[in-house]
Amino acid sequence: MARPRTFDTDTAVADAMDVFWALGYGEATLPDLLEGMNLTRGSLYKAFTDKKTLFLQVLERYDQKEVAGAVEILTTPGKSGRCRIALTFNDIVTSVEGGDRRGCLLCSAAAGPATFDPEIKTAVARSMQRMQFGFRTALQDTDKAAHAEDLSHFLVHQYVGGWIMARSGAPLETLRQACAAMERHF
Amino acid sequence: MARPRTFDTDTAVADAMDVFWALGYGEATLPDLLEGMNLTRGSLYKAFTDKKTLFLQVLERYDQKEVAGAVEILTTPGKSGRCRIALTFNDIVTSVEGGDRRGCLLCSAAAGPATFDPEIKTAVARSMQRMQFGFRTALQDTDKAAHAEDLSHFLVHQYVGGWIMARSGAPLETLRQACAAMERHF
DNA sequence: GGGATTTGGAACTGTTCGGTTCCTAATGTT
DNA sequence: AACATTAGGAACCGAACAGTTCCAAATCCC
Repeated sequence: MARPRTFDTDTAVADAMDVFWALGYGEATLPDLLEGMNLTRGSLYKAFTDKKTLFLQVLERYDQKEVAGAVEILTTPGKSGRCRIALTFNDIVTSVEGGDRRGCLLCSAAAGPATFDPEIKTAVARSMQRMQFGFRTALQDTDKAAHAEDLSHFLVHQYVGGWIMARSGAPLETLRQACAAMERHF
Repeated sequence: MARPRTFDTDTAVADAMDVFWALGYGEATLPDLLEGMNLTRGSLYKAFTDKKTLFLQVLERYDQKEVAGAVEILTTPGKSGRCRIALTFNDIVTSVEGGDRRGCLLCSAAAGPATFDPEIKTAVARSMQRMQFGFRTALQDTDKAAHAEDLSHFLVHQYVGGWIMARSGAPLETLRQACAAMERHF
């Protein structure tokens, strides 16, 4: 005995993810979100409480879609561990080649709102740990298996740095060289 | 025949650097800056035009002080190239050990305002190139001299990722492991 | 000492922000 | 048909924001 929602919550969160991904958390204003989500103020606040709660749901979705996809590639046997790691880093180069300079929402959140908001910090840390798990699993299928733990943290740093540099406008060629060095030395 | 300035411009820029370093560019408000610099609105705008111009001067100072210091360590012979590189990455660990979670102003600027402001992007790119030059010079004193160019870009990514993770609150132990892996494999 | 300029401070502008509160129309459920 | 709830707006609030202007007091240089 109640009127149901006319918009799909999942679609709305997906739209919000696009806005946050393109603009960043702090730079995305409420009008930006309302336009991107095709919602009115009242509907957004009724459904998502506030901007930060919405962003936490966006981070959750990013974890389920993008992070989970990367982790699956890293953890699925068949290809060598080295190959799976190389594929993951190639995502940086290929996205920039395709004109996409948005970078990685998770990495941008780590550099931005995670620095001053505890809840966002926790959510970011959780996804980062999943990335680290993926790298560690892949490393166990290499000749460096003995150092999988240390090296996985090292690769997380490399991953974050690569996406930040991609978003900051670094030349495609330097991104390529960084990833090439990665593949050559592992 | 004019009243001279009572504050030192260089000191004021140094104070502004502290504020931007702690809070980030977007999060630092004008009242934050006025308090940290011990200036009034009128004085700040007369001397520095606006917030962004002030930040560009801060980036210039950061380049002359912090970046130049890191580059000097990387380029000064005496120690091995590997040792100089390790020293540079150890700065991340030691600063966090000392309770400093501010990270690197340059890396935070790359992840933040450089993504939407062309002038800041240019300034950040310039300092990043100096870091890359430092890494390349150090690499020429190693057994990897043949790949110094590729590897220098790779090390810049590693450096940026490390500082971003440090600022985002990553556990000290994971930072240590990442740097240990760096030293072990180069 | 007199003219020029900076200082510290206050006041103000116009905008944007997050957030709230209405109201009416729409629409499923019982 | 009656009811409960949401949708879709609009209007509004208080706060903070960057930026500007004005002024009297202070102060240095000539």
